[in-house]
Amino acid sequence: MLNIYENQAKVFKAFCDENRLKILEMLRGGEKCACVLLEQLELGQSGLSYHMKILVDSGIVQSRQDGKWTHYKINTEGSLYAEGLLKKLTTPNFENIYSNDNDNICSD
Amino acid sequence: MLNIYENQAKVFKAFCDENRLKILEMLRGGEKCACVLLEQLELGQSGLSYHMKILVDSGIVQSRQDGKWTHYKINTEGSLYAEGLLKKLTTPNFENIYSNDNDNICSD
DNA sequence: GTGTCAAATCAAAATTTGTCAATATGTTTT
DNA sequence: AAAACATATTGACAAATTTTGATTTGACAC
Repeated sequence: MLNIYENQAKVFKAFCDENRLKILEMLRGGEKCACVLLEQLELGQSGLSYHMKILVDSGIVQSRQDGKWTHYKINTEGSLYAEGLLKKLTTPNFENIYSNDNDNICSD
Repeated sequence: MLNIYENQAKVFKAFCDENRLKILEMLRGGEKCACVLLEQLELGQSGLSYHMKILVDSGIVQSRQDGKWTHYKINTEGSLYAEGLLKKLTTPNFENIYSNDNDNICSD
């Protein structure tokens, strides 16, 4: 069980690694099977599997099993969630406990 | 000089660490000086400085020097840029070189 | 069943990131 | 100029992440 900050961080981990950004770029062109991703990246099979797990766990990517192949695509729902979360995390909230409207102004 | 993927990753690093998420949460309540952030976090002075540098470099936070104090606040422009970038990175683009409309379908 | 192939898991090594203590820099005060 | 204070930088270490190779699991074909 992860705390709230760890759960939020997990979403953005998808975008914090060069290989994962390359994978997302490829998936923007449509669903791809692991074999196709593998041949475009300078990564071994287990390395790709490692990154795909992080992408799926972040909610940004969705996987579909088809016999012995796994196909991946961008998860629209998860992406919208990430977008909303990013907006929330950067939007002023003068109701929160750290609001300057309460009494947290640096006294100097 | 960073490549395009490293530059994109840099933006989202702001959201990938528990302490940085806590700092952003505090800054949502308005501009804070480092001394105020420091007393709320379980971090030493140099640790806070380390994270503030990452936040500023990501474009999500803006700093303002006032004598010997440094004040930090959320950078609206940088936040909107991050939001747009996230949207771009997760939006289908059938014009790109990996588009299935060209010829990258897994042949199996 | 056995053999083959795709992908996941595991364990070890390599790399990166985060923390801490000490020191340096820059500003204000005296 | 010297002292005091806030923050930045540095280097050493610890912890987390990423890479790699070997092994395992699961699906299909024979």
